[in-house]
Amino acid sequence: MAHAELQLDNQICFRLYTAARLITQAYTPVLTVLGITYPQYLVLMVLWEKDEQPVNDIARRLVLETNTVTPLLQRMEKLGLISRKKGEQDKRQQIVSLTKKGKQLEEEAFAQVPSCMLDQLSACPLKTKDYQRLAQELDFIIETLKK
Amino acid sequence: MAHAELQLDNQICFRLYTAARLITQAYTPVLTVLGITYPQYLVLMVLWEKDEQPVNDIARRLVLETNTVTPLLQRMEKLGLISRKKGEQDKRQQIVSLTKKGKQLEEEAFAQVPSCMLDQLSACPLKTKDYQRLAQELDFIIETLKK
DNA sequence: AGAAATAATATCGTGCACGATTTATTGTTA
DNA sequence: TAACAATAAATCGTGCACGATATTATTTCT
Repeated sequence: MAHAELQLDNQICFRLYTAARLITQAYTPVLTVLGITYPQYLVLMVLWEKDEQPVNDIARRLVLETNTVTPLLQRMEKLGLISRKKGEQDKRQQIVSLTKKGKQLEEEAFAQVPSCMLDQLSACPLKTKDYQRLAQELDFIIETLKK
Repeated sequence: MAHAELQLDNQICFRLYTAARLITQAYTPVLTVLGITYPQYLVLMVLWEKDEQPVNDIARRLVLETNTVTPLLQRMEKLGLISRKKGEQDKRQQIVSLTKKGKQLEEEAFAQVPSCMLDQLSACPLKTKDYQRLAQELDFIIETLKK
């Protein structure tokens, strides 16, 4: 390996890829208790923020394509977390709503998820300020690549 | 949504998840020309650094499980990028080697990939120092979660 | 040495991601 | 208003990730 540019250790990208996978793995135990996956948790957070949204809005919020979100929603519908109904003004749309079960999950998630993640990251030397700057820098990268 | 802790905007994790996906997408065009995917590119980088490694070493280097790496290697073998042979001292191991084609890809990658990524991130306001600190902070998170 | 524990891969099933295409509906324009 | 373009979802195919289990070879223990 003669090319330093091609070395794994020099790449921010590999670190992002790895950190994202490990953080998702860290969520898994507590989310499994709640019966959901991490992408499903993301959809729920979007709907907890604002119920009754079309597929497109959810996808845009999560920076995902509808061909990822549609099957995700279909699985969540089977789990009884959400329901879908055709849009009234625009019949092309599918309006996604939380079911009672989906709404109840917010309380359980609030009680369990944040503390679980804080626990797992407690050994990490980063401080609140560091996380804030990290968030801002990731936003720069995200905005740049969203085009 | 009454719980600020459950808001998407407050979560470093969602940003990591999104940034990782977008960066992988940014690699896709140039890697497609080379005929490979991003995870396949990662395996090649590991082998360009040191040829002839068992599956386990590659997996450990990429912080992946062998049940992810084995099928990845099988696809790469079909593409003619690598070959596998049973280990001589330890017959449980599969030693992975670059083929001629796999070795040649290093020059092509060096000529095209880094410049392509620099281009795409050129609009990002982060400086070299910022990327260095970002890399270090991601390493902290990775090391913490690797347990 | 022989049995049990351990280790290195492989296999299987599920759930994302995502490019490409399809279908249904809306809007736009000649 | 009939044709055409644009939009919202869904469908399809491929390639990861990963938990769980199986297979084979090695190491360890008695």
